[in-house]
Amino acid sequence: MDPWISSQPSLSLDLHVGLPPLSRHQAPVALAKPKVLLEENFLQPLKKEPEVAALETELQRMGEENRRLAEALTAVAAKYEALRSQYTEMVAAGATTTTGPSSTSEGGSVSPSRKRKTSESLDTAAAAPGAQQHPHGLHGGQHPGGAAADQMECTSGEPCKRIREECKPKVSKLYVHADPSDLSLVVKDGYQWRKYGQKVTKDNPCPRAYFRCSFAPACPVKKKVQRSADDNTILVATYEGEHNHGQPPPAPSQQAHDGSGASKNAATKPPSPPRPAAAAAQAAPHHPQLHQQQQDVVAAMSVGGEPVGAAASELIRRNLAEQMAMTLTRDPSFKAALVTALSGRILELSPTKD
DNA sequence: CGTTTTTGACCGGCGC
DNA sequence: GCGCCGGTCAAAAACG
Repeated sequence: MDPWISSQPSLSLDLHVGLPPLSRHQAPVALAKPKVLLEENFLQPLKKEPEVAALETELQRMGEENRRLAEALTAVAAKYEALRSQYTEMVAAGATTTTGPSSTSEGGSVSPSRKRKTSESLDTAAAAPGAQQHPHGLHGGQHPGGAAADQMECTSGEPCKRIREECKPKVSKLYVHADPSDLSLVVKDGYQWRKYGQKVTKDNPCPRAYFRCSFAPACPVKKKVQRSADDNTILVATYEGEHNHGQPPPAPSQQAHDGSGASKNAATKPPSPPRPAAAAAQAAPHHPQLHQQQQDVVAAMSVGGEPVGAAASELIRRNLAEQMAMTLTRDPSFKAALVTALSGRILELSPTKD
C-alpha cells in the first residue's frame, strides 16, 4: 500500500508504522500473477510487455482499492477513538459496581472437565458466557465493558440475550488461498491450534473444522475453517475472541522471514509444507502479516481469473477492509504512530501555529 | 506414552 | 412442541 498512499496529497502523512518496505518486492508478484494454480500455466515463460501492462493496470486497480481502504481505515480509526472514549467513560462509571471477578474468571472457564450434561453447569453458564470471552481488552476493539453490562442486564432477563448477542467475542474472518488438492483445513497463522470438531454445514458441502488455541489452555480463542462454497481454493477462517497470550515463543520471526526456523511451532503441522503465501494470516498486530493477508486475499480474489463471483469479490474486499482496519486499530504502536503523524501533520498545515 | 485428530453423539438455540 | 442445525464433547484411533 505504501507507494500509492504516500503519493496521495491528502494522505501523505509519511507514516512509518512498521511496514517494512522490503515487503514491496512480494506484492507485485502476488498482484501480477493472479495466482494461477495450474502448473502448466505456471511454467509458461513470462511475456515481458503484456506483463508490464498488466502490472500497471493491476497497480492502478490496487491503488484505487488502497485509497478506499485508507478512507475506511480513517473512518474506523475515528470511530474507534469515539468508542474508546465511550468505553473509558463506561468503565469509569461502572468501576465501582463491577470490580474484578469477571475479568479474572476466564482462566477456569475452560476446564477440561466441563460438561454440558450436568444441570449445575447451567449456573456457571449463566455467569460465564459474557465474561469468559473477553479476557483482556488490551488490544482494544472488543467490548470489555460488555461483559459487565451483560452481567448487570442478565438479572433482568430478556435484555441479557440481546446484549449477549451484541457482545459476542470479536469475530474476524480471514480468507486464505489454499491449494485445492490440499484437503486439510489448516490455516497456518503462527498459533497452535487443536482441532476439536468437524461438521458439514448446510450451506456448504465442504466440512467445517473447529479449532481451539492449544498454546494456552485458558485461551478463549476459537477458529473455524471452511472452504469457500464459491471457490474451494479459498479457506475461510473465522476467528472468535482474542488470544490472551502472545505468539507461541518458538520461532518468533517465523513469519517475518521464512518460517523455516520454526521448530516446535511448525511441529504443530509438520506434514504441511511451508506455504509463505498462505501462511501467516492472522489478525495479529504485525504489519508484515497484514501485508501478507492482503496478498492472500488478493490472490484469492483473482484465482484463476474469474472463478470468484463479483459478489464474492465484493465480500472479500469488504472483509479485507474490515480486517485491515481492525488489525491496524488494534495495534497500539500503529495508533501511536498515527496520532503522532496526524498531530504533526495538522500542526504543520495549520496556518496559525502560534 | 503423551498428544492430537477423528467422529458419532449430544446439547441448545431457533424457526415453524 | 417439534425438527433442524451449528457447535461441542469425549472416547477411540492415530501419530510422533
